[in-house]
Amino acid sequence: MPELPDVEAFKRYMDATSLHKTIEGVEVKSSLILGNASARELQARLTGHKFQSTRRYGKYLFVRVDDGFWFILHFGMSGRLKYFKNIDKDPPHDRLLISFANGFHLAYDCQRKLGKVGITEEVESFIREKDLGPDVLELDFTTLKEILEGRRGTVKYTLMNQHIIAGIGNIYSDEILFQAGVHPTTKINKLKKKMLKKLFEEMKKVLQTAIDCQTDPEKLPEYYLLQHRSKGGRCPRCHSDLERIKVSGRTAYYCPKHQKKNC
DNA sequence: AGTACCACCTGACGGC
DNA sequence: TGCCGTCAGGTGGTAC
Repeated sequence: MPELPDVEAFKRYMDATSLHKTIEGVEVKSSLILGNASARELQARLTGHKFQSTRRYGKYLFVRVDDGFWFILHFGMSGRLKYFKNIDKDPPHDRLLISFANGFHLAYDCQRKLGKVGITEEVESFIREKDLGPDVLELDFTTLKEILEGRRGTVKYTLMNQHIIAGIGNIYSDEILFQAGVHPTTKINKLKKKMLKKLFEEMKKVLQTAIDCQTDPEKLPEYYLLQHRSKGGRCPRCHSDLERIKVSGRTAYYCPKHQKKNC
């Protein structure tokens, strides 16, 4: 599930549950989710310390540890967090279990094990190493035009490429393109200036709306594509059958009536 | 340099 | 019921 709005929700969840509590135990249940730190290293550096604050950048969540470094969480396709007391409530795909001195636990649950946890001394250096583009919510239009200079891939590929812009994935790229009225395979360098501006505005608007709705599809506006984004789905505006195609290896849904190539 | 494709994992679902 | 292919909200490596 995790794209920017989901990770933002995880950030708020951590803020509300897991800060300022002494970490008593760290149990790595699957080594596949280890990024740049070993299980031993995570245990050694976290145990006895407290989480202080959090920061989100793109789809990454950084948690400040009182010892002066950052614990990194990335959620892959299926990652999520759960804070609970009774160990019987441990979620089914718990891959990393952090236990606090207050008797509560925080589980990093990741069914497909495509997510990664790690450590970094500085958030900025991690972002540089990963070569992440600017976070969508911090992006301004001038910068967007600069970073798109020389690009000629499809607009959907461009939105989803974390090296270009950080935070947008498959689902929200479809939503942004639907709201902007752009066909997913439109080449980014063929977009008219006015439409690029519209696309820029929708990036922010769609993600902010999803954050405000706590990513609950039920709470999203009724004219959003997201709730209809499945086989047999219809356009929420004109009830046309949605089209389903592959764009750079991912499934794209769009309304053939509202989303045109030459705009 | 920029883009496309496959592999990495697990589990759910539909068809035979 | 069992088996098989397909698909899933991500990313890294590699091939063009």
